[in-house]
Amino acid sequence: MINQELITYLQMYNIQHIFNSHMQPYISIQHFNEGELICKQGEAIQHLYVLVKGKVKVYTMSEEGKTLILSFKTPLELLGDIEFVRDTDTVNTVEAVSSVTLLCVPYPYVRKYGSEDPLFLQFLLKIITEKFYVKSNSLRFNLLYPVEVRLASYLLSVSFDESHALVKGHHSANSLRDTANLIGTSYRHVNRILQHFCEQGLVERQPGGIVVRDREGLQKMSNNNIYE
Amino acid sequence: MINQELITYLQMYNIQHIFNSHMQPYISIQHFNEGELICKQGEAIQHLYVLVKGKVKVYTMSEEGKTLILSFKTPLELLGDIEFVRDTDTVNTVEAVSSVTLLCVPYPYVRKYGSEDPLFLQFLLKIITEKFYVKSNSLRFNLLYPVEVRLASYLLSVSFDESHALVKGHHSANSLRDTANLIGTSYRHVNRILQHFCEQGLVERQPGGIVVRDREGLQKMSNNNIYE
DNA sequence: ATAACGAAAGGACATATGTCCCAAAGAATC
DNA sequence: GATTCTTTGGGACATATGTCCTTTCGTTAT
Repeated sequence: MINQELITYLQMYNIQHIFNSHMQPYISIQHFNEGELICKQGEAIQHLYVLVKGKVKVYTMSEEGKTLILSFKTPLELLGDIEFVRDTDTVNTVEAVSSVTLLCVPYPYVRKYGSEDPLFLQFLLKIITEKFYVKSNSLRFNLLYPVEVRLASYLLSVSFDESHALVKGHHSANSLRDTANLIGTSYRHVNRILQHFCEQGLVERQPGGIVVRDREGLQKMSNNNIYE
Repeated sequence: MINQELITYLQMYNIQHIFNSHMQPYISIQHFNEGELICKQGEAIQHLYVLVKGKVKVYTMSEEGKTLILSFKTPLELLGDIEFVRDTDTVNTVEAVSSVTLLCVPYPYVRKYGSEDPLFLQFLLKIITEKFYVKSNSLRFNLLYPVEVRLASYLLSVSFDESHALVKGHHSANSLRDTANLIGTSYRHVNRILQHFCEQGLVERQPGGIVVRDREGLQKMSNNNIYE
């Protein structure tokens, strides 16, 4: 008998037929708290994850140790799909930004029951193709716009709802130093831009973090948010 | 009866079983000359192309009119795969860099005979996933390295064989002005960097274009070539 | 050949960003 | 509470890159 919660999620996103009846008995549900790592670059990965609730942050690390934010993801999204197809270790690190719920399917069962299933393959194709498209835009965005715009964009992404308009300092990945790495610039420069933002009344420094004061203004500065 | 040339190509890349026997009668062969456009951003596209010979350049154009090089591609590669899956107009412009041969399958037949074929879908998945991976690296590369490195990389890519070590000026897309757009910088800056390259004896200016003098040196400067 | 023109290279300066370091503000230790 | 240590913001300067304009040079028209 399959878990009722699972059925609810499958129906919610209308993916009962994608994860076919053979696969469903092997799907488990996992929860992660804000700040927890769901998978870590370079480590082996054994499961295909389906993000059904919450928000995650995807980032990568270069040889020199610089980190670079790649995207924020919300449902419906797959994690570990690229690794599944390429049969490699985890390419990027994925961290929960809020409380997160994932459906979790071990690769062997994905392979066994999915590899020959056109519906499932088409689903993978759709998702990965969309990822490719988003990354194309991201590439363009990053090469075309200055840090100012990217930072505004980032601030909006992490202050994901009204009650979280504070970029907290105690998060491993939310300290300003990490923020800098994440948007591909230096800590110094982030400070500089934040100073400008403060002068313009867009944000405000507070002990423990940054408070977004003028959401509209930030939005305007980052016309289209790349990280979403 | 299927064209012998087609059979040769299918066997060369061992893709007879991917483009199954139902699809094969509808595959045609197309040739493009250096400089010709294979597809153009924003226009409708009707065919899935398989690059089996030659080299193409993929680039995109932003709203402001800036062009940005995305990649160079050599066989075996697909064109129009993303558009096929997303069912959209052409996303990027593709231009032949050398004499190019493509296999060409109309979308309706791809859809009819491919959408239910796990082998074909797996092939698409592999290719698109690889594209995604390459683009991920490209993003990282572009954000991490200065124009100098990208230009070196570009020069190596366009001087694709010994006899073409000259970046010709008469190519629509090879003038220095276009080169600048393609690597995401200004014409002025390309000139500046080229000046440095000249001083270092890496390249030499000649009426009509740039000659690569020290291929090794350029290679060293662009550790790993993103455009290949 | 000369004048007019347009493309290509480069000078001068502005802006964006990186690096290094220091000072102020907390936090920890004694 | 004084001292030390660590974190954080910011100053000063270097480098990368963009913008604008001038100079140079080859081409075309006369």
